[in-house]
Amino acid sequence: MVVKRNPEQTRQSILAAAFEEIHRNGFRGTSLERILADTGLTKGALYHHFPNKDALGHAIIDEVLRRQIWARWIEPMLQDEDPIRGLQGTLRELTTDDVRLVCERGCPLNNLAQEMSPADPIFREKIQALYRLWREKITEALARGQGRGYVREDIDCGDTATFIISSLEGAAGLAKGMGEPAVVAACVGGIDRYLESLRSHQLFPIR
Amino acid sequence: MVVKRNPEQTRQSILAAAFEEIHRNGFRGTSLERILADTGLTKGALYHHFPNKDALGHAIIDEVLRRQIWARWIEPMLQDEDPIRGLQGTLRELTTDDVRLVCERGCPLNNLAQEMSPADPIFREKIQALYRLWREKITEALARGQGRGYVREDIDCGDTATFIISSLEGAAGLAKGMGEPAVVAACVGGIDRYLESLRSHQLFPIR
DNA sequence: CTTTTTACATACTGTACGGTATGATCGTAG
DNA sequence: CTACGATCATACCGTACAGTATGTAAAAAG
Repeated sequence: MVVKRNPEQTRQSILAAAFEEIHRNGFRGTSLERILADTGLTKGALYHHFPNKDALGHAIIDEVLRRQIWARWIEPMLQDEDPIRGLQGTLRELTTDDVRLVCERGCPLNNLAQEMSPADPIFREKIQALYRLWREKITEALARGQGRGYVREDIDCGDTATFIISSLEGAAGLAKGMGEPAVVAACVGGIDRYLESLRSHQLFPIR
Repeated sequence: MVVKRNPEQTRQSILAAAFEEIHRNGFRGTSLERILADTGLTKGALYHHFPNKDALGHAIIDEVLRRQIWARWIEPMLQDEDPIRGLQGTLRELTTDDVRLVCERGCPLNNLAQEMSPADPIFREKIQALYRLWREKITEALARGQGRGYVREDIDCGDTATFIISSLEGAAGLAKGMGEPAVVAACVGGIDRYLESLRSHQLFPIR
């Protein structure tokens, strides 16, 4: 059987396997050999696509994590006319779909941030950039929500966005730390009520 | 100069140095040699007091972290007749005293939880026990606060305690992840308003 | 004082793992 | 078809670091 070569697919499979292993065991807790065993590749392939282990981690942030955050948290919020409802929608998924996943592995971005942010400046830079992107999008969405009459006018959108992300990461982190699925429920409930408190109380949104 | 031997003090100095290094570089990122260099001791001393590196980490949770959580978060809350005011008091310290420390190193318990909880069952067990203790004390304090008329009657004290801890850890984690002192301010503001929303609205507390 | 145990210091070992050197095969340009 | 760079595989290297073996001085026991 002659295996067709597909460099880009090879690269993606390495990224996917590395993401999985790192999500499970952390960056330092994951050996390159383990990643390669998952993909069926060898070191030659890995070091052809990535100069070293750190660069692989950097690529995971820039590509895998950025996509995930965007698809899961930003896109639905942008789709919905009411940003609060958009966020609550994604929030609800956490309590139904992947409670166990969160309890066992936590949030991959939070994991990497806590582990690698103080250790390597490039990691820190890329993680901060991703957090800033996330916060910026929530901030903008909240501001638009204010204009549309969905969100209270007396809140600072930037600070609110910061606190929302902080609460989400805190929930994922504590769920992972305590290992109890009930933690997810309690925290999601708290966040949901907080989001609800951001609503403008006009009965009918403008336009 | 004849150095008087003091085994317990030696043990404590190892624990203190290990806590510092681990708080800075994480558990796996900290080498035993580094800890010993800080203390001026050698491996003989370390392996006399602790069977291995893991056991040292376990002792840090049981002794150092437990004491810190108790002194910083539980004790002031118990001292105050109004648990909400007690929590807010400690919260205020974060924004004044050690903002930079939090931004650079995060919460030591959260750090250890995210890094070691999935890796080692004993770590996970001890971390969970500490979180449960913390949550239990907040839960009890809130319940007493309800009886005294300080805390709203319509909240679930356990879920509320869980969300409080989650928010605190989330704030520390995001501050570390983003590296911005402003994150602490924004999150503390959010938590403070959340705590305020837990207040009973009777004008005069019972008794 | 003698003996034993405690509390360390010093020197060494084993290994896991990130990284490299080299070679083979595929795809593609000319 | 030929040549050459791209895409991998295989075998090996260096080292950081947890852990061990052994020795020694200080307390404690007797």
